[in-house]
Amino acid sequence: MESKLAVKALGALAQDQRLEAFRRLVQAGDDGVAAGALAEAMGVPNSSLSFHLAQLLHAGLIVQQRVGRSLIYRADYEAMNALVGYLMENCCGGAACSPVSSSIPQKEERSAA
Amino acid sequence: MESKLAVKALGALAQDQRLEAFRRLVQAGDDGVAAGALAEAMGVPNSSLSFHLAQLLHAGLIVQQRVGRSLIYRADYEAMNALVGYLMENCCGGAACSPVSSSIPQKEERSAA
DNA sequence: TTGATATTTCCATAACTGTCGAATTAAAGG
DNA sequence: CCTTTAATTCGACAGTTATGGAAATATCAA
Repeated sequence: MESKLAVKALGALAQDQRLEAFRRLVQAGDDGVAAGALAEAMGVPNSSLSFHLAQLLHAGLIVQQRVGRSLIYRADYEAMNALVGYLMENCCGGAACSPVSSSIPQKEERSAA
Repeated sequence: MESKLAVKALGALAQDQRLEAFRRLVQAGDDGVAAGALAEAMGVPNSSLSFHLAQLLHAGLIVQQRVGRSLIYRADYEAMNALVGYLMENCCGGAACSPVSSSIPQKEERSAA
């Protein structure tokens, strides 16, 4: 990932509602969520959410698929990987940050990716 | 890290000059870089860079230390770890992203963190 | 104290971003 | 073709962010 794209992706995530929307899409997994359902779940007007989803889409962090009348949105894990990878490579001192301490379960088996 | 802070950190990095400034600070390591030197290296007016550094500072991604007449800025690796950790926990499907594919050396031994 | 150096703060202005109702487009089904 | 449903685009406005010169602040050294 090159820095122009990283800036775009960071900017796309740098907003309350967009970060929340993205998180919900991540949690929803491969099923994705329809725009309207997401708007309702978040308590945001359709037009507002549509605006935000367009930015995430344009930044390549989510993908869109029409299913009948609905537009299903899904998180693009590859893109997120690329962003995290970029940050680790360029913004964490080259080799890697010290091992992430957080609550990520460091299991052997990884639950269905 | 909680989402309000994550949004602030993401926003701080979501701009060309700030991302570049932060990258340079990361590369400079513990020595840090003086504001003026950074401005000159980047070819940006002092007042403009000062504005951007203030945002990175406010987001907690860098720290400031006065040394004589100069203000030395340094990247705060802890904060960056926290941000990357947040993204991995919340925005990569819970367990973790699939192994980062990029050019990070996936060696057994990790080079001096 | 005076002068020089390093940086920030102030200010005005330009540019971009966020909000959300209303109008529009797209698809499905009588 | 007409209606209903799902979503986006448009448009206007408010709010925020970026830019950079000029003025102010802080430090050092004589």
